[in-house]
Amino acid sequence: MPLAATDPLSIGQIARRTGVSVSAIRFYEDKGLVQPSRNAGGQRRFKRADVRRISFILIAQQLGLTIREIRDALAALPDSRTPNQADWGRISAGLRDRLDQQIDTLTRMRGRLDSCIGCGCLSLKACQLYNPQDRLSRLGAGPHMGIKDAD
Amino acid sequence: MPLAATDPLSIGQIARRTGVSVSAIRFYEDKGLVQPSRNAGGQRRFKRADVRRISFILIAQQLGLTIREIRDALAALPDSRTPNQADWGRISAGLRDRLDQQIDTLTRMRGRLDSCIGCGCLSLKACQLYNPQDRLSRLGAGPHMGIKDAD
DNA sequence: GCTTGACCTCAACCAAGGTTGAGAGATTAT
DNA sequence: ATAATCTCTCAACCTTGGTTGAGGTCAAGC
Repeated sequence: MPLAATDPLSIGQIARRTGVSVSAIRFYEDKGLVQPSRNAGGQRRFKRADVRRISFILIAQQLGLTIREIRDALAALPDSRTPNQADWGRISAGLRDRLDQQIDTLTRMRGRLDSCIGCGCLSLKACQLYNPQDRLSRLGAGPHMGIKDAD
Repeated sequence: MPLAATDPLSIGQIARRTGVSVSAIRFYEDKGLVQPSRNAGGQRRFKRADVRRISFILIAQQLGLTIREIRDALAALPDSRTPNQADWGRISAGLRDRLDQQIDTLTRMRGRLDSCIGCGCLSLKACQLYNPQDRLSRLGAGPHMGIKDAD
C-alpha cells in the first residue's frame, strides 16, 4: 500500500524526518510539546503537522527557550484544526522579539565591557559591567544532540 | 584589632563582598577557579585579589562561559604575583571576542528568521532557519543564584 | 506462523552548576 | 570558660534536557 499524504507517522518516521532522536520525541511528549494519538496496539501516531511542530522546537531551542517556554508558545496554536501559515507566522514573530532583546542585551554588555577593558577594574561595585538584570535567559542547547536511539 | 588592607579574607567575608554564596565559592575552589590557602585551623583564607577573580567568574558566566572555560581563562593570570590591570585587560579582551561572535550569530539567525516569518514554513530542509552550526555555546546561568548559604 | 525489527514503559544515569544538611571542629565575644 | 558564630568535609539532592538499558509487545515480510 502506497503512503498517502494523510497517513499518520510512527515515532521512527517522525524521528527520521526531523533528525530528532526517538527518545527525545518521547521526552517532548512527556513535557507536553507534542500530543500524538495511539493506534490499537498502543503505538504513537503523529500527524504530518507534527513535523513542523518539532522543527519549531529545534529552532526555539537554538534561540534559548526552555522546554517549558516552548510548550507555552506552542499552546497558542489551534488544537481544533491544523495550524496554517498565519498561525506559525504569529508565533515566529514572538521568537523574533526575543532575538531582538538578546541582541540588545549583548550589545549593551559589549559596550560596558569596552568601557572597562582599559581599566581592568572588574569591580562589581565600581564598574557596571556586572549587571544581574542582563542574564540572558539561558541560551543555547543543553547536553546532547543527535539521533542515536534506534530502540 | 583593625582590619588591614592586606589581611586575608574568610570565606564568609568574600561571599559577602562578591554576593556569591559560600557553597558556590567552595564549589569554585573544587573546580580550580580559586585557590585559597588555609590557616592553622584548616579554614580557607582568600587574598583580596580573589574578589576580582570571583567578579570575573560572574561576568564570564553572564557571557555564557562554562566553569571549565573560565578556569582556562583564569589560568592565563600570573600565579607568582598579584594580577595587574594589564593582566585583567588581556583576559577581558578574550571575552570581548566571544561577545562579538555571539552577536554575530544572533544577527544571522534574526536575518534567517525574518526571511521566514512570512512563509511560515519552518521546514528544516526548505528553510535554512535551522542551522545546527549556530548553536550558541550555552549562554546564561544554570539553575540558582543568590546568597543563601549561611552555613 | 514465525522471525525481525520497530515500538512500548519504566527506571537509572549523565553533565552542569550548584544547594542542603549532618556531624564535627575553629574563632570570637563576653 | 563558654556561648554564639563560622567554618570544615562529605554525601545526597535539585533542575534541565535528554540517553541508555531491561524486559516485554506490535507489526510486517516471507
